[in-house]
Amino acid sequence: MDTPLKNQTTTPTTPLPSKYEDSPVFNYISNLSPIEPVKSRGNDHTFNSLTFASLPSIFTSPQNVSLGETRFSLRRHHSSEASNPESFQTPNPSDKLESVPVAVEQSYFGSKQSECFTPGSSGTEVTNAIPTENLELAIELSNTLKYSSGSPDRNVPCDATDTVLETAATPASLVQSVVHHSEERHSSFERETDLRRIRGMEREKEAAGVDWTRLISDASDLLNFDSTTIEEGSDGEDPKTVDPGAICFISNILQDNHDGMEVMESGPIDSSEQYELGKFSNQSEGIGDLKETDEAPAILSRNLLDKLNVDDKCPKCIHSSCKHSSQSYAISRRCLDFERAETHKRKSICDTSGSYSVPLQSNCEVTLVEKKLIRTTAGCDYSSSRLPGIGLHLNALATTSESNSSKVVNHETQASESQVTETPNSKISSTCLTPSEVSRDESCKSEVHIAETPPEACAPVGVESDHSSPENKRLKSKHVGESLACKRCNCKRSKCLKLYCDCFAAGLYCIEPCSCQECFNKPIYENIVVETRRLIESRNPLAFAPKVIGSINAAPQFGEETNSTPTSARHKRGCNCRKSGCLKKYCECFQGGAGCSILCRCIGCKNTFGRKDEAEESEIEEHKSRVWKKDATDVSLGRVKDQDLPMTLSGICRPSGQLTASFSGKPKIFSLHSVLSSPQPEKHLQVIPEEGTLEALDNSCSQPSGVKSTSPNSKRVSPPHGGSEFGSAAWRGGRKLVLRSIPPFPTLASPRKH
DNA sequence: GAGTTTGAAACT
DNA sequence: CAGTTTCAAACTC
Repeated sequence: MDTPLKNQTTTPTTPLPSKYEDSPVFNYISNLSPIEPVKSRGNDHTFNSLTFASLPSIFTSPQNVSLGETRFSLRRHHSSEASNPESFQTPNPSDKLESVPVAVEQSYFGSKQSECFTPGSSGTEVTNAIPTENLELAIELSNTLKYSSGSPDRNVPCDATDTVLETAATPASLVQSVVHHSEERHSSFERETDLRRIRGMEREKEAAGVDWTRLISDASDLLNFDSTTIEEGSDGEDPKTVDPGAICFISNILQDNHDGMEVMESGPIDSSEQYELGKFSNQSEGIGDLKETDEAPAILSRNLLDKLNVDDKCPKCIHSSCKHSSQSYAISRRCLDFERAETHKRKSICDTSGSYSVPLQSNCEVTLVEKKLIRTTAGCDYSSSRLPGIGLHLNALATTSESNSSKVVNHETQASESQVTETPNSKISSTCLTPSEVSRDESCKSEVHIAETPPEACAPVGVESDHSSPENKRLKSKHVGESLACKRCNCKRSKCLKLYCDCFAAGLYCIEPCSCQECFNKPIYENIVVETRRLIESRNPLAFAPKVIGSINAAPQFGEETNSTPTSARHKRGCNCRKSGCLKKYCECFQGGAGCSILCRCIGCKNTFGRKDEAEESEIEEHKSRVWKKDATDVSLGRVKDQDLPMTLSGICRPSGQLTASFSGKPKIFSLHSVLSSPQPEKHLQVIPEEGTLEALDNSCSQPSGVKSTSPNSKRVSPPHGGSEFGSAAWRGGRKLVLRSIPPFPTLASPRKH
C-alpha cells in the first residue's frame, strides 16, 4: 500500500500475473488489509463504530503497521477504502471484511510482528519471510489470506527476536504491542496461544465434522474478547490488567480441551489454522471460499458485529449473552488452576474434549440469537472441553442441567469478562507470596478472582449485583450451578483449606468476592492447597467429588415442580438432616437438587426432589429384583448364601454408618446394590456399565463413600497414588476418566464378600 | 448486618 | 464407629 514496506511485501507476491491483481479476489484481498487503519480514517471510523475503541491505538504503533503489513500486504492493501462500519451490510464483500477482519487480523498477526520486530529489524524480516509466503499466496488466493495470519514458522524474524514469543503466539500481541506494555507481551502471547488453541480445537471439531459456524463463533468470540479488552483499556481502565487475565483464563480453559499447545507452538500454524483465518476473511469477504457455506459470511459478520456491539454495550458484560462464555471461562479457569496446581501443570489429560460433548453445544445453533450464539458457542466449546479438567463439582454442574449450565455459564461469562476489565495485575510475576498479593500474582489464576469478582457480572440473571448481601447470595445460589459458578466463601478459621470451605470443596480457588480470612486457598499457596487436598483425599479419595451424583439432567429444573418426578440425582453420602426436613439448603441433597435416598439418614424427609422413603421403596424393589437375579446366578456359582440377600437388603434399606455410604442412592441408575450384595466386585463393574448412564456410573464409581464403606479400612482405602491418584484422576479427568480408573474400586469392595 | 440455626466436616 | 466439636453456610430477624 502506501508504505514502502508493504510495497515490498506485495511486490514479492507479484509473481502473480497482473491480471490477478485485477481480479475481484485480488481486490478483495487488497481491501482486507486492515493494518493501514492508522492512516486511513475510514478504518478508524469503522473500528470506532464497531466499538473497537482501542483499535486505533493499535495502529498507532509504527511497528505494527510496517511489520504487520508486510505480511498482510495483500489483504490490507486498500484498507483505507473500506472504512465504513456499515460496510458490513453493504453488498460489497470486501467492505464487510474490512471492519471486522481487520481488527481480528491485526490482533492476531500484527501483534506478532510488532512484538517480534523492532523497527529496525522489520526490514530484514520482510525480506526473509515474505517471499515464500507470497509464493504460496500466489498459488492459492484463499491461502493468501490465511497466509497473512502468518504461521510461526514462516515468521522467521520473530524467532530471531524472541523465540518464545515467536513460537508461542506472537501475532496475538499486536493489540498489546500497541499498548506498549512489555508486560502485555506475555498476555499477548497467551492470547495468541489461546487463539491458536481455539483454532486447534476448531480444527478438531472440524475434523469431527463440526460445522464452520461454530468455528466462526468461537473465533468471533475470541475477537470479541480481544475487543473487549481493548475497549476497556481505552476506557481508561488498566489495559494491562485486563488483557493478562483474559488471556490467561482463555488459555487455561483451552488448555484443558486442547493440549495442543505444544503442538501448535512447536509447529507452524498448520493449514487448518490458516484455513480458519481464511475463513474469517472469507466470511467477511462474502466471496465465499470454497469451504464455507453461503451463510458463512453473513453469519460471521453478524457474529462479529454482535460481539462488537456487545462489547460496546457492556464492557463489563451486561448481557447474558456476554456472560455465557465468560462464565465458562471463569469457571474453568478457577478449576483449572486448581487442577493445575495438583498436577503441576500437567498437560491436559483430557483432550477428551471430544468425548465430552456438553449439552450446551447442542444448543449452539446458528438459529440462536447471534449474540447468544457467539457466547454460547464459545461457552459450549470451552465448557465441554474444560469439563474434564474441572473439579468434579463443576463437572457435575455442567452435566447437571443444560439450562442450569447455561445460566452458570452466562453467569461466569459475565464475571470473567468483567474480570478481564477489572483484573488489575495479572500475573507477570508470580513471585509474590503475600496473601494480599496473591490475587495479583496469580496471573492466570488471578483471573479466577477476576472472573467472579464482579458482583454484577456474577450475579445470575435477574439477580442484583450486590453479592455481599445475603439476599443476593441466596438468589445467586438459587441454582446450584450458579452458586458454584460464583461460589464464594466466608471462612474465618478453616483457612479455606478444609471442606468447610465451599470453594475448596468445590475445587476452586478463593477469589476476591470471598470474604474468607487467612485464606490459603489461593494459587499462590498452590503447594499448600495441593498438599491439603492430598491429605483430605487420602482420607476420602472422593472428598472432592461432586456431592450430588447422577444425571441431574433428568432432574427437574430448579424452581420447577420436582415432586412429581424425583430426580435421578443423589447425594453421594446422603444427608443427615434432622430439622430442616430436607427442604432447605442446609440439606445437601436438596441444595444439590437431588432427592434423598436410602443413603440419607434424614428425619422427616420432605425433599421435593425425592423423599427418602420413596427412594427406599423403589430401592428395595429394585434391589430385590436385582438381588434375586444375582442370587440365582450366584447360587449357580455357589457363591451366595441365603444370608446374603437379607443382609444386603438390610444394608440397603438402612445402611449404617459408612457402609451405607457405599450405596449410591440411585437405584434405577446405579447398580451399586448389586455390588454390595454381590460377592464379586468385578461383577459390579460389569453390571454398572449395563445399567446406568455413563454419568451415573461414573459418579457412582467415583463416590468416596463407596470406597470407604466397602473397604474394611475405609481410611486406608486410597487411590493408587496414595489417594490422590484416584481422586485426582476424577478431579482432572472428569467422569469418564474416573470411570476408567475405577478398577481399583472392585478390589476395595471385594472385602465385603461374605 | 447481626445473630441463630443447621448440618457437614473434623476431631476425639 | 460413635460421639463431640468445629465450622461455615443458610436462614431469620
